[in-house]
Amino acid sequence: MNAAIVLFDEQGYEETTIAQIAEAAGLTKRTFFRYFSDKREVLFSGSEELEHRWLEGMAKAPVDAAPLSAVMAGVDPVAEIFVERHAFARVRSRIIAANPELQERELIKLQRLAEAIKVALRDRGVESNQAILAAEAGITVFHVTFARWVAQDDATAFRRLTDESLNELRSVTAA
Amino acid sequence: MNAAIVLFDEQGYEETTIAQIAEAAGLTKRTFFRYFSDKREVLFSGSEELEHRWLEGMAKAPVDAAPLSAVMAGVDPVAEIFVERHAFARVRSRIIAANPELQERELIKLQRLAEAIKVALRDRGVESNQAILAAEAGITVFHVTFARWVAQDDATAFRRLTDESLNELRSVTAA
DNA sequence: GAGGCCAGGACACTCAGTGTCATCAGCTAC
DNA sequence: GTAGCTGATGACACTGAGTGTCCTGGCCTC
Repeated sequence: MNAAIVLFDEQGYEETTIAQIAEAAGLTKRTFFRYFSDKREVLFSGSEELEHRWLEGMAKAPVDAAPLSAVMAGVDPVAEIFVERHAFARVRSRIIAANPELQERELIKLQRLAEAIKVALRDRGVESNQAILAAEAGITVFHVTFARWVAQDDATAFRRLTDESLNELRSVTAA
Repeated sequence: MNAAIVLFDEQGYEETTIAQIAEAAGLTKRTFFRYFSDKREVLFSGSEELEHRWLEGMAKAPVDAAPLSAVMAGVDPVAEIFVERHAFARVRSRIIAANPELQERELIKLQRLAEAIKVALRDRGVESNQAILAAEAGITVFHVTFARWVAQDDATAFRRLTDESLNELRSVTAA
């Protein structure tokens, strides 16, 4: 994974072959594919942890919390680990921003997260239609926040930026 | 495009090769790639029309419309053409639902639409942060609505389902 | 009818991704 | 300590997506 990111950053994602990554890591191409299902996946191995932490955070929300509040409780444990990964996130974001196929992968990871959140909401007793929309709204806030967080310099700002984005979403959707 | 959809439906997306599609259409593989940039794109050629209609609908919204209202005005011309495409949309959705790489493409098309909507909002004088969130909220409603529309039988229900989803989003985000 | 233009064919090539078998290190058992 | 098992990696061949390049033939214009 480290070998891949260095190469992507230096010479570009498209221009880097799996054979190069494997060689840099002292492995064969075949072994690369035993760890990552495809070339894009090497940049998204953190997504299981993200989902795990999000659901963990949601579990701590009070049982009577409103659906969207329960969803947003997932951000806390996530924002925590993001603090020390700001520099890394910026490099990674730059690589992704330059490649549509990586953006696709990022979007589907967010979508899968939204689906997991929806299930967690249903398990809390939230009705299905409501659950989808609360989950999607939370992911929208997260997505927008993430973009703002990598675009600025304060590594610790994630939590604050989340609240700002959430408030903006609330004011924009207020009838 | 017709040849491709028939083959995808009959034997599966993964199992269908470009050579087969090209042969069924009386062309060569090389010519396929002169019309479609990749294999997934053959299912998404309608996205320019979607974007075009959406922006057209937004242009008709009153200048003093709230951002999200302006966004949702884009649905009208879209819902119109959807009526006669319900059967097609169902086949297409079934194919997409079975293939993660097609879901990725669908998500990035929605994202591009959201970006175009954001630009249109900015052009209407909406502030940038507000514009992103209104655009993303509108796309969330559209995405959820589309899924509901293909899951039921009334081809003309799109407009109504949109309003229901929008109301649900509003109630879920109300503080 | 000579010249120019352009859509499509022919063909070779790269690279992502997969199936399959061989190898080798480490562990367990007796 | 050796026989046998297991799991990780290498070797290698193969398929299919996608691209570069050159060629051909139809059509349009003067």
